Amino acid sequence: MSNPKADTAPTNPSARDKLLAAGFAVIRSKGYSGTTVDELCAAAGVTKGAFFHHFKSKEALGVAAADYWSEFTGALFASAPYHDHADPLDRVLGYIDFRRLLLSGELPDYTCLVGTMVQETYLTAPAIRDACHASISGHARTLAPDIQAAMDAHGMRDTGWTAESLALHTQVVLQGAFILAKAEDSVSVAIDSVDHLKRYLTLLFSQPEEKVS
Amino acid sequence: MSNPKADTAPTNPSARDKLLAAGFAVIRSKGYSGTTVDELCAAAGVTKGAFFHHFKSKEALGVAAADYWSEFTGALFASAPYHDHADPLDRVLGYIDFRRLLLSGELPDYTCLVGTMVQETYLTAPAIRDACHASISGHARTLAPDIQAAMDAHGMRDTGWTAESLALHTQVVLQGAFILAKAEDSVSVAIDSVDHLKRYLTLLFSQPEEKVS
DNA sequence: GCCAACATACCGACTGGTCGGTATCAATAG
DNA sequence: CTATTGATACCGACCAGTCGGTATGTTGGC
Repeated sequence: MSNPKADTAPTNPSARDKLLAAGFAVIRSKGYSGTTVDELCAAAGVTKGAFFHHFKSKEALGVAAADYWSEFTGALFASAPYHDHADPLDRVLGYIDFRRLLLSGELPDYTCLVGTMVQETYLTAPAIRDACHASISGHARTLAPDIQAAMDAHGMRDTGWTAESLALHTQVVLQGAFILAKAEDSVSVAIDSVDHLKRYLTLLFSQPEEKVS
Repeated sequence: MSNPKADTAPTNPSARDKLLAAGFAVIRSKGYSGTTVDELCAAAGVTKGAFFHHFKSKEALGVAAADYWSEFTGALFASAPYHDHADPLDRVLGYIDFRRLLLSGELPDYTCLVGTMVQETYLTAPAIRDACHASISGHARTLAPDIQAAMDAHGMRDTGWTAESLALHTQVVLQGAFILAKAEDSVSVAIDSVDHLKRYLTLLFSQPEEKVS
């Protein structure tokens, strides 16, 4: 109900969107279970009545937030500059550089909403887990073609791994980097790991013949 | 208080230990915030009075569980067979193999308690975050000497990365692998990522430059 | 007796969720 | 032009149940 089509938000710029934006901030700070509906309402500056007018339950907001996260990040990465490189490997490495660039500000600003949510809800709220899964795997799927093209360009066959698995591995490193960053309360460990990831990709694609910077 | 020395459990095999064991299982399934004290008591088969006799608060149990996790995993990895290799690189790769071997059973069986907890508590419960940080960084610290020895054996200097950062990177990959596994409800993505990690280490230490062995 | 180790009953604050109501706008009829 | 209808957006008091935590036992070893 409520919103027949979950578009980017043409009709009303108000309560529903404010709640989703508040969801991004609050859930990334305190987790899904640690976030209360009242808190969400307070952060969004709306009342509880407005909340349950737009979302039939707290879990429904979790799903909607994950979906909105997919849209949001989808637009962000679609418009990122790394797609402009002619060489597919440069596009892949450019993606890593872009992810590294995004690691700034406070922890709740650069950590991943769906990675945070799925940790707590994978068993208790399958609907949220599915939405988080769709977000992560959908994002990874945008990387796979460039990786595959790079593999083809380097004549790589029978590698023992697939473009899809490497795309997922980049997400694994990023998600893990967020966890270590939270534990250390510092972004530096995340940056180091992204550097290790880039080094891995560089080594992978440096055939015996060719050289790599 | 309560337990002056948190030994492996010689004095009382009862309520406190049962609660910690229940904490492992329940928190890994539902997260820290999603776990209630009543649930913990039910899972441990003790009453609420017993809970608050041994832990002054739910947060105190979180800290104790993280500390106990450090002990538990410390003993597990200390007695693992990968230390027996003569070559330091073999010990490091053996560690990766061992981690891969541990990826079996259901998700709550092989995922990391402290990685799960720190996601939700890094801002709201600093004491838990610190305990989780100590657990992760302490574990990484057990790997660093072998990595450093392997670097020395291969005559690696000015690599642009340190043994410590690579040790932390292994933890990043594992933590991230758990998140993706939860999202996909499958262990295979975690296994693939651990394989990528091993491939990275293998490539790193097979530089064509110098060989000292 | 005494104290640690539990058990039972209970509390107040808070939780997700409900419900009757209001404000606003568009369409339609008279 | 007004009146009516109906749909949507939002308000905020309220509810029943749950939460972490406490107060008061009871038991058993030393």
